[in-house]
Amino acid sequence: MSGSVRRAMPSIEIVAKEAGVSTATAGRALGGYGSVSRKSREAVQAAAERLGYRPNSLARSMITGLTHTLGVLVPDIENPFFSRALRGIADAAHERGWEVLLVNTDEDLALERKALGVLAERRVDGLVVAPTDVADRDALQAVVDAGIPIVLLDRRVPGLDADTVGIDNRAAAKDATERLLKLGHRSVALLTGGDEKLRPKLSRPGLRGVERLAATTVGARAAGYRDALVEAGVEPRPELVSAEGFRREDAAAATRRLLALPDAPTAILALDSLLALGVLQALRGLGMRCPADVSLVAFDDADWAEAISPPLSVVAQPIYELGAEAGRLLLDRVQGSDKRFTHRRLPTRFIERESAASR
Amino acid sequence: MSGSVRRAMPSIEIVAKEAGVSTATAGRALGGYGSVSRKSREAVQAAAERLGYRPNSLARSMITGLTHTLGVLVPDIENPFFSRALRGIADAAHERGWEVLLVNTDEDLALERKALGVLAERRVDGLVVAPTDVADRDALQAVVDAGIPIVLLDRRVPGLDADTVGIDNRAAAKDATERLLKLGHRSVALLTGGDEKLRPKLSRPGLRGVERLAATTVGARAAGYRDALVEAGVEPRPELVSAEGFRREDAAAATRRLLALPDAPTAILALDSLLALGVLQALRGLGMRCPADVSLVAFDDADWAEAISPPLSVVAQPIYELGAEAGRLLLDRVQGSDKRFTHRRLPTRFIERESAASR
DNA sequence: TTGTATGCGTTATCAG
DNA sequence: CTGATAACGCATACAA
Repeated sequence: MSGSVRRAMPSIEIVAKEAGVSTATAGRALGGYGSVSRKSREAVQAAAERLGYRPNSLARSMITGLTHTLGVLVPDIENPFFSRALRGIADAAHERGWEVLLVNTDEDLALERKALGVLAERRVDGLVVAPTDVADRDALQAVVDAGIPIVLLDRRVPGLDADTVGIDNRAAAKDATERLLKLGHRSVALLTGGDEKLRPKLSRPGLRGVERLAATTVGARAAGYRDALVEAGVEPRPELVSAEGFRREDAAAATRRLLALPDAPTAILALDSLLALGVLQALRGLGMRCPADVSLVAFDDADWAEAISPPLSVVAQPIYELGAEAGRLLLDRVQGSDKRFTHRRLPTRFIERESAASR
Repeated sequence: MSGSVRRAMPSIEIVAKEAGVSTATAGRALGGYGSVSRKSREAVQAAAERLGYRPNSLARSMITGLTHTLGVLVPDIENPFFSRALRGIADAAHERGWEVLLVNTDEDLALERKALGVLAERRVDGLVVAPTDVADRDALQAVVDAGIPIVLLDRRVPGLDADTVGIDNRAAAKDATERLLKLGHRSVALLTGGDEKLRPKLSRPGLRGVERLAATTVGARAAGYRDALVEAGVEPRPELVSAEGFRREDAAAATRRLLALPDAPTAILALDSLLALGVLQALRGLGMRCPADVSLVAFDDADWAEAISPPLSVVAQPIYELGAEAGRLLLDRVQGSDKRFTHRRLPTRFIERESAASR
């Protein structure tokens, strides 16, 4: 016999009664506010213990106006980038006594809008969002106007009253491209993973106008890619820029198409690690070797990057820190900071391994 | 000028006043319960729209006794197994109008206990837990006794009143081991990833007694591994069973140790994909080739498994389905099901690729 | 130090 | 169909 089974949770009123004091005193004894005599406190604590009392945080939130909950909106929790960033956010939150309400938006604008509404109804104290599309500005701004601060992760939304955390995508892509150029490659392909909407914008002669896309991650990286080429006196060729989807199979197909081109690329820059996997898979299928036949550099230092043959050279983002910083920034706002909105760019690190070689 | 900026969220009382009706009527008009005249409804809806009204779900939960929130406790959200399972849980939840409150327990028992308390205080309607340790039975049972149903994911806790979802670890490990044996391997190592606590239990002559560990994932798989060996007439050698940590470096170190053994293993069964990465990395460092020198089979079909050279043969778990099923089972309980507790075992699939070859 | 009373924003009950 | 009013469980101002 290990204690009786309680079905319903006792309220503070029950505890108070059991301890022979008023609810106010019980509240003070348990909540640690106000002042209580030692005798009362002990009686209350004993009663609470006996009854298995747990304060109802809903009731508390109604009074205090704080739910101690952060909403997190990400496009795809399975993506290692976001699961690692989420970890950073969650750690930062827990450290200061907050919990995380997670919603997967699946890159779906309608779902994202609905989620924003739901999280607002739940009165989350703040929101970390990796928005699906810049087009969601109004829905996001509405949440901010309702008094819920937002921190944008990885992606920016021009004109939104929010802090943002990310990397300097343009500079990072430029740096990676320059390294490939320095290795003697003249025909460098860019695997963006973007979708159809992006394709026309990436196909202008000489990639003119990409800088106007710089608000998006893909756009900024494409701009950096072009910057490097132009500075090196290499004419950017739109047919070497692929935007055929972000799945591994998409990347494999894109790779096959690229390598079948006249004057085919001798190096590929992939904008994330899943795309790099597609490239590797296509190369295997084609019987080509990396880096002997094609050099490869990818964004994000996946856990497998160092273990495969050849080990992959990558542009490593401080993903965990990105998330943690977003969480901290948000909690600062929640706790009343009214500093100007900041746009934190964390440094990236190029990790040279063996997948990119000179030709 | 795009509408005025509201700082505080209006309550239903404000909306009612604006629409010229009572709060009760406003509530009915917005909540869709009871009956309201068309005229009132339209007036209320217009007012709500104008004021940007959002119902306060906290207040609603206080009344209805439902938070429409599922708590999810996982040891490590960065682990692809859990991030994919989480996706399944979240999808199942959203489908039925629930949200997910996520907590990372970091394989820390104290943290897990604390999280259980916090989630109980938040009055989550139910909990999906991948418990860190079987030892947490009492804390889990206390939550169940408080009226919050629990579904266990991936791991079991004997004696706990909860549904469980997972695979048949013993059978899956036995099958994988048998395949290695059929390829002619006689010296097969098992990389468990377990920690020090496990080591003594795995080092008895002939692996006797492992079946008593079968409640844990590692224990069950070790038992399956032994089953296969014994049935094939191969004496299990404890020194071929490693439990030196679940990080990649741990696996790499373990691999080096194993391969330095007299009568070294010619095949390795790794209990998750991160461990497999460690094996691969160690082999590269040793200048050994897979599968020519050492065959490798791992649990979990990581996204890179098919893309690397050689493509990895794996025991694939239906991870997403595991999560989704856990979510559905839990929601059934939340919505009043009082069927007997079920222990759902989903089928695994062996995917033969090229990392395991005959010798 | 303690107790009483009020309010947070809903839903639910019950007259009218 | 509508409105007043009582919960829900807690925190807090105020009085004792």
